Order: sequence, then C-alpha cells, then structure tokens
Amino acid sequence: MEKIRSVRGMHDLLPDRAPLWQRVEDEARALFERYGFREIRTPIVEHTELFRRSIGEVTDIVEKEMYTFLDRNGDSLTLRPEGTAGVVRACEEGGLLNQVQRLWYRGPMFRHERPQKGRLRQFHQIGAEVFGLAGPDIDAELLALTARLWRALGIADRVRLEINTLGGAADRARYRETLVAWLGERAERLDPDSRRRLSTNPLRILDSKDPGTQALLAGAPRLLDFLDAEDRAHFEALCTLLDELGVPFRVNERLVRGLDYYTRTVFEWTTDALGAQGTVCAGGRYDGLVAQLGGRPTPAVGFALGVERVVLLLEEGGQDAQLPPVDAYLAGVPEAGGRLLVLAEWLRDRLPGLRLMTHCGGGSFKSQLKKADRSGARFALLVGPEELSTSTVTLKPLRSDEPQRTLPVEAVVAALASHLPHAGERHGGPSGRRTAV
RNA sequence: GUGGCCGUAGCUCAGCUGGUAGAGCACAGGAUUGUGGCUCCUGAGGUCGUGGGUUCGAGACCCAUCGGCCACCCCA
Repeated sequence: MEKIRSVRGMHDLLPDRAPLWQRVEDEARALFERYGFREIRTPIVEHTELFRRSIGEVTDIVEKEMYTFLDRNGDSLTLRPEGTAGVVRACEEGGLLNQVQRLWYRGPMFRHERPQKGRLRQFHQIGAEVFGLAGPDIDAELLALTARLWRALGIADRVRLEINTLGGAADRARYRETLVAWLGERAERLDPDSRRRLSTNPLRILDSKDPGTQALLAGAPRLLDFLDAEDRAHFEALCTLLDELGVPFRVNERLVRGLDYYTRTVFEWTTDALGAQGTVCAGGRYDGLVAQLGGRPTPAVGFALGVERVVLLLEEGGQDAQLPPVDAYLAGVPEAGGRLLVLAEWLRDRLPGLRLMTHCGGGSFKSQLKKADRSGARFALLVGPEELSTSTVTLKPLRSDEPQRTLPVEAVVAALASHLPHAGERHGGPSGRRTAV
C-alpha cells in the first residue's frame, strides 16, 4: 500500500517542536493583552472576491498563488492568503467599526508558492489590526509592541526595522504614472523581471535586487516628492515618536509592499539570519481598505508576523524549549487493576496543579519503572501487593538519593504538595504555562 | 513558475571505480525472582523516495516523477 504523505509545503508540527511555537504564541498573546488588544477569529475560507478586491487584482498573490476552488453550489471560494481582508470583513459584518478596535489574530494562511526555507504553502501568522485611529501615535505603538516582542523572545539583536511612507492613494497613483513614464523611456536598461512589472506592479521595481536596475533607480523620480503636507507630517511624527520610544529604525525609501491596500506608513522587520526569506514581520497603514470593501471610510493599521520564521530565528539562536516533564508517574502491579486509575483521579482531584502520568499497558515492574524514569518524572508512585493490602503508596524520588517511603494515600498528597509547590495550584490561564527554556 | 544541489533504518549518517545493506543514537527484552538511571548482551526495524531503463547483476549509472534544500521570483 502506498503511503499517503502530507501535501507539499504543508508541514506537521510534531510534539518535539511544539513548545517553541507555544513560546512565540504565548508571548504574543500576553503582549497583546497588555496593550489592550482583543482576539478575533475568522474563517479560513472566504469568498474569492474578498481577496480580489482587497489585495489587488494584479498582485502575484491573487494572480497565481491563491488556493481557489468552487464550492458545491458553484461559489468561488479561497483559502485565505493573508489575515487582514477577513478581519476587515468580519468587523464590518459584525458592526464593530463604529468605534475604535484593537484586535489580534493568529492562524494558518495559504499560498501556492514554491516551498523553501521560511516559505511554506500553509504558513502561520500572528497579526494585529487597529481600526478608527488615523494618527501616527498608534503606528508607533504597534512598532513598540513588536519591538517588545523581539526582546521578550530574545531575538531583538537579529532583527531590524525599516519604515517608509507610501502616501495617499491619489498621490501614489500620480507617482506611479510618472515612474512608469520615466522607466518606460529607459526600459532597455531594466532587468527582464522589472520590465514585466512595469505594466503589472511598477512600484515593486523599486525594491528589485538587480544591481543594474538599482543603479538606474538612483536617478528616478522619488515618491517622497509626491507626498502632500499631511502625509509628510504623519511620517515625520512617526519617526519622532519612534525616537522618543527608543525603537531603532531606518528609513528605506525603496520599501514598498506587495499588497495594494497600503497607504502612508509601511514597515518591515527583517533579518539576514534566514537567507532569502528575511522578512519576519511586516505591515502598515491601510486607510482606504474598509471603504474599498464597502464600509464607511475608516483609518486602519496593522501588521503580521510569520510564526515559522520567528521560530526559525529562535532555533538559529540556539534556543530550545521544552515542556516541563510530568511530576509523577504512577505504576503498579496487574492486580491493582482499575484501582490505579481511580487513585490517579483521586490525586488529581486533590492536587489540581499536579502533572501525573499513569502507567497503562502492563509490562513488568522493571519496565514500568524504566518508563517512569524516561518520563522525566521527579517521583514514581508505586502500587504493589503490599501497598494494595495496606492502602498505601510508595513514593520513590527518581532525581535524588532520598530514600523511598511507603505512605498512606493522604500522606502522599501532603508529601507531593510539599515537594511540588505548584501542585496545589490550579494552572492554566493566559500566562500560566510553565515553559522551561 | 525558473535554475542548481540532494533523497540509504524513527533520527544523524557510512556504503571504495556497479557484485545484491551497516554504525551510533532512539525503541523493545534480558543480565538483576517487586526498583529506573551506568555498563554489557540480545532483538525488532529498510521493497536504499517512487516508477521505468542500461547490465549477467544497480543503493551506486541514465530518464521520469515526487519530496527536500539553496537562489531567482514572491512575501510573513
């Protein structure tokens, strides 16, 4: 029988690597809560039209990277290639846009690209969107939030921030025309990719990697010269705020985004530790998008980070996360039968914070103890014939030379509670996870 | 989508100019008749990514295909 494998570019997260993901997700979630953001979850599948209207018809994402299919009733649906469009749609539909919203989300996104390091067909983003605030202060706060996240994760030294402003839609359109005209007269000096983009997505030529094209661009018209006074003021205010916040950044005039909906502020956190896929987190302002999707004009700004890329950065930095092992492993002779499970439940009732694994599947006493050791547990709880007849349990320390003790069950609870301070607490909650790093 | 390199046990890899598969780790059992870790012994596990071709014979060579990595492209 031929084995079925995962779809190309769509990976499993196996348990050994899960703690690293949990670390990123937990830190992000905790930070969002500290900044007053609320979580929103939207469907993975949306009407194709939503992405055509928001991302832009002629972008690569819409033209050749979307997972689009016909529903049974003939509707064209698409696996979301990014998160912003769905969030805007949901907020509009849920009537949330009559007031300021600070929202965050996380989840899988889908793009049919050629997989490589840091680029998958199903990948995961954690993102934020803020609606109803037009000023540069919220732009700056979002960047302060992300900067804090890198510090919390210990990767602040490997990412750097680049920012730029794209101005309003009208100014950008004027600039685009001018740029296309100017480059069109010099098309023979452009690399083939850039020549193609001249008619599709001319602004993207600005961040071409081709040296010849870059040299040519040195003399090209600048977007900055097409901005109106308000756009400039917004950008300058943002730069000042970032200075005051102590968030280092570099202005990159050539920084443009691949999605059509951005206006004014755009930014990218990049690294050179990941090869070609160096963008770890990116976003910007999209003041026109809500209206473009049929809502009232609403200023908005947001960002998304690539979870896989951040996890890769953590791993490159030698970081390794492990879930804490269990506290105790309960093993017993076959005659104990169901009493083992009953005892385990009894213990869990009394010690809500106790991480207790019960031996299942039989096997020799010796092999059970071996499994207890491999589990990483600090204690083995042993139930043999003697313990059965006297209603006791033997508490055997596995990580020290202390002698084992055979105790009445109530005394076992007390002993575990005194050795494991967290055992009596009810754990869970936003930051309740104890991840050893 | 384009180009280059690669694909042997769960993992990391060895396998000389083609003669028909190996190590370490991990896993299971035992040495140790209720007691783990260290050591030693034993065992299980691979149609050598898949399918064709060349050959008396292919893990090694050729082609295709799938997958991975890297760059382009794209972007988080």
